[in-house]
Amino acid sequence: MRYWLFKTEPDDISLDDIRAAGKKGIRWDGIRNYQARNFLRDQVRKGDGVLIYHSQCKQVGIVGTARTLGDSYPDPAQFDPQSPYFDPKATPDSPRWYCVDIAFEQALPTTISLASIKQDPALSDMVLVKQGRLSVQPVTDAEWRYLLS
DNA sequence: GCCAACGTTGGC
DNA sequence: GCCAACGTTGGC
Repeated sequence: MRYWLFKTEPDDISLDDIRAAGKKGIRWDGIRNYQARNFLRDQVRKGDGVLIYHSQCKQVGIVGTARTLGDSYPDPAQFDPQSPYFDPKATPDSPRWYCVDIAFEQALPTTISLASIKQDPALSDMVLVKQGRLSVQPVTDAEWRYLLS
């Protein structure tokens, strides 16, 4: 059981969209960054906890949590020529990109802003603080508990 | 098997 | 919309 932080642009998929999908959840796909892919492919498994983070918007920060519904699996969009996520170099025998299904768990009463996370000494080791531009990243047990308390 | 070039990301 | 950081790619 691991914990993660997933970034999303709310104009694309927001926490409300995840909530609206209900128990069957939504497919978290379209990840086309290798570092994020590696975490997704190698370590994201059923039942992991996910912090949902809104990026590229007015209020950047953590807005809620979700839960993975299964292990990660090859992203079908990479094989679909009609999809914007199509990758001609990917084959079913040798998939390049991965995705996972997640379901809404809770909305936080207030957004935990990136600015406040950066200011908090207890969170100074978060990947979010130490490395930007990573849309799937690990969160420690301690960070998870601290952020949700 | 080195390493420059590339594509993606995301705060500002 | 700039541009810095990252992992991968591919020519040599």
